[in-house]
Amino acid sequence: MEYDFRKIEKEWQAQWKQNGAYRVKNDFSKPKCYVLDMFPYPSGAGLHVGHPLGYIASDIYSRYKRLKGFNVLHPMGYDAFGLPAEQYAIEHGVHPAKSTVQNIDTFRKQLDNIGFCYDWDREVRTCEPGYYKWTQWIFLQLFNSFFNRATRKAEPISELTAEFEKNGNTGHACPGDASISFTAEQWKGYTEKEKQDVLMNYRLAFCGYGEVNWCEALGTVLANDEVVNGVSERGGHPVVKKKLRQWYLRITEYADRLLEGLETIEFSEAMKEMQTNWIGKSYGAEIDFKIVSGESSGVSEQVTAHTSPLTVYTTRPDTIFGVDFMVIAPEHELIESITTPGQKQAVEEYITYVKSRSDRERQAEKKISGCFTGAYAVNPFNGKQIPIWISEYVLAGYGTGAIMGVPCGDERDHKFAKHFNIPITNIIGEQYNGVDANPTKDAKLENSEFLDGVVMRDAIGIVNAKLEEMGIGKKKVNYKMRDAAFSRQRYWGEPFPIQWKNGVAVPLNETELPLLLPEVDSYSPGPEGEGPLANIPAWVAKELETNTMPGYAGSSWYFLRYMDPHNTETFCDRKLSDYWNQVDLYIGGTEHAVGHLLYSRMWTKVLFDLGHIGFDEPFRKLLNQGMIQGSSRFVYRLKGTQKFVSLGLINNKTYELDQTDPIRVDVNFVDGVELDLEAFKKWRNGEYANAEFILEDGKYICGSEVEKMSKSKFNTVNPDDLVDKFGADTFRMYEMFLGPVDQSKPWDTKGIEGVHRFLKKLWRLFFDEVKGKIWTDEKATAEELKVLHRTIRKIEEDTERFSFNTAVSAFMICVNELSDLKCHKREILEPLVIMVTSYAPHISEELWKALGNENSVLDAAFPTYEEKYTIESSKEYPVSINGKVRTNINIALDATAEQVQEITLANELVQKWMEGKALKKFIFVKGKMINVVI
RNA sequence: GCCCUGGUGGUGGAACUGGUAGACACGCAGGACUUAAAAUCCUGUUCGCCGCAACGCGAGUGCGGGUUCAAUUCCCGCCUGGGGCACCA
Repeated sequence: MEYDFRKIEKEWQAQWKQNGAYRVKNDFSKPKCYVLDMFPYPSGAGLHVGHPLGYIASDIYSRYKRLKGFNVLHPMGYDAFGLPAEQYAIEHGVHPAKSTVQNIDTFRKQLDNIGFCYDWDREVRTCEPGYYKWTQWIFLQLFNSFFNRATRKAEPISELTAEFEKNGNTGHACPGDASISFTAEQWKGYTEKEKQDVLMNYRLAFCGYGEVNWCEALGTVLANDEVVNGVSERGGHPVVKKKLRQWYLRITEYADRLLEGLETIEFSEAMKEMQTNWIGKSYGAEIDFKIVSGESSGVSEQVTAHTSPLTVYTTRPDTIFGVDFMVIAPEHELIESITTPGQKQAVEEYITYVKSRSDRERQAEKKISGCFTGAYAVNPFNGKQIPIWISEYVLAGYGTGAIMGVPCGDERDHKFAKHFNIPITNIIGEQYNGVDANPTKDAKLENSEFLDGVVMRDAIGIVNAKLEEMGIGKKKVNYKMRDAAFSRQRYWGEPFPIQWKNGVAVPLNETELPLLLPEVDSYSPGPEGEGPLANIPAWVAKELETNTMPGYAGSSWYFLRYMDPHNTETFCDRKLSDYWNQVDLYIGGTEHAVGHLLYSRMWTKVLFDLGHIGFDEPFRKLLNQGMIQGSSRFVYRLKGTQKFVSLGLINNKTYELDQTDPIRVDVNFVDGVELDLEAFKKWRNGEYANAEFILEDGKYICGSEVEKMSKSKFNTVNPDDLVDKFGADTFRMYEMFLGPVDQSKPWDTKGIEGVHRFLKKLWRLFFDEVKGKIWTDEKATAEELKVLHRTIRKIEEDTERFSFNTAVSAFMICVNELSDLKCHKREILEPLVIMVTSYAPHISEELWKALGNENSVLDAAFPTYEEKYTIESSKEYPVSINGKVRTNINIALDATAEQVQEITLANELVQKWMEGKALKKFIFVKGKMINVVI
């Protein structure tokens, strides 16, 4: 009997589907385990081998937990709103809903091929009204809430208005605009519009104005990565900043909770660090500097004082005497009023230049640029006049959009000063070498008047106190994180359940949800950068919001919907969210480190605060999967010919690389690096049918390069092909065998044979080609039990710590050893099959049934490790002389240190190496090693 | 530029808390079975040197230093691949 994986896999998949083997019941009597994959965006390209890496890992873990007796929720769905479908619609006129459904069908077929244990009855699609009704509902929760800084949680906005009626806003500083302040009397006197404008500054979902990348020629807003060097990626049209009305989520109010929450969840240290840095909490001070505008004209200087001060944010107020210049963002509102006539033109030119630059370009730019405004700030402590510059490296959105430049203590300031020949004041004496800035906090201050001799670290508090005393500054906690832009001028997203009445945003009634996304004739942008919904007269007539929600809206709460996917009364029944609770294991890529993961954490906290769920962190444990990269293959065409040169002939300089055009070829007809000439000639409808080849050793060898796996690079490998050739079980195990699940690596199909051979070898423990079934009910030997129990321990350990690659190799070792022992005993094989189940379910179910079991192996009990079978009495100790291993000595494990030393020193080889020299030190680590130091 | 992360044989990787570097596979080489092939099995395979041989010597985990009886593992400096940087998902 041969291992006929095609037949086995097809039969069992049908069987499992038929009897609902993966249907999950809300069985509260069992311990639960929630294992979740980050759901995919169903792109038109379908699944490539990179996608299933995490899915296989989570599938193995889910099945493992099921064998361990848990009720496992393991669902899958689709993040189905998104830009690509809309772009496709613009180009091909196909409605995004239609292309999305088609793509989902493709994804589903591909996923089914691999034999996942998803409960498809719980599938969610974020673009379906039954789902986005609740996305809209949660938006209304956000809209109707504010963050109470006293209780540190979200509360209904109605409680805030009640409070305003009584005490004005004295107890609730306004997060949106700190200058807003009113008494109860004033509040009561406000018009409805005025009240709503105030409340907008408190709401967790609020409307404001923000800058976007505006492309006039395309009439649309572009993402940062659609903008290259100031022009649109498509078409190369100019892109400028434009202010548009936008929705935002007030995530900054949750900054501290998001930071604190990190301590309660198991994310990698790297991930926590990234989120911490993103939130970017810093302690510093805001300092007001008086401004004077001066036109230096020879001897006399005409100076005019300016009314509003320049407020800077700094984390280092201790360096106040080292300030040699100020830098303000090119968007800073003071620029217009402080720029001197002489500098006006230069400033305007500089601002025009900056407008064409993205934030990222501005920060990444190595070349220093800037422009003097002509104005000076006055150091409040010593009256020194400090020139005010504009530079692109200061961003308007961070702090106050203005910094004080301290060149001796900050590298970027230092380069700026050197570049513009601004004299540098040294306030740290020898600690500054004149060449590089020194950001130390431990130096003693010099040239700092009342701070001279004070250690910088201690000076911070002194300066802060002084600033507050003088009324020109205050301590300030600052966050790098900004409120999250929550609207897009696009079609394919959730409509906002908002109507605009006389400039006031009025939420729809809950009973009016879902507000359905209407049909449109054209997916092109609306007037003035508005979304396509602005093109629909009926929509506009109802005064409905024309923006739609961004991609991350639906994904911010989907893990809750899986618990109760068909509920039409509520987004998720509280009883069910109490049972299923947090996601126990969440698997996905690091690319979501600061986007999706922060937003969903915030939404969870809001829903918790408002009492809709009982936990405030969504993901108890996060496992990041590495990215599978493509390995592209190149052929080298001699310029202007149809002749292709093999790589070796370029490497040995028979031909030069720059004589050729390197062309990517489809990796699927390259075996390793050897090109299949016939397949290449037939490729792309015979585009290369007339190709001639200059071979080496009768072969054409391709060049290779590791890059992102993508259709356009012809380096994608489709899992379907591999499943067809080797089977799902082989494919699953091979993906795991490739390496640690959290590490990125290029895909290489070559090694898959090894895993396939392993499964065949496993099969042959049960069946012989000629004799058929060969397993027996004989009693297992001690040796065989040792092999089994070592494997149980290893598989359990490795699966628990997500080390799936070493688990696969442990299976290989086990099967190799059992084959060597010619062990065909049920007592050994049956537990082995149960263990293999989570990794290779199809073959396991088949072998399980062959052993005569009636029930499914999916619900078998994971074997229990028993130490008594694996205990060793002695160990082959490696013996080092001065750290170099020279020999091995077998010593009983219960030998004492003295005995070990005696045995070791008596050893002939050890004596030879010691050459009669005296023993300096004897190191013995029980169960590990021996080191003799001489 | 900033933040995070990786770098070990020809290849993917193993070494879990500082304790035998290269498990397990791929590939390659040689052999067995076979008329032949496929399949399967066996042997070898980090590099260099000496050698009939090895249970022989030396080097070796991106590079350069350091700590230690002992470093792939800890520390400092550098080189380099990947991810993210707020409208791709």
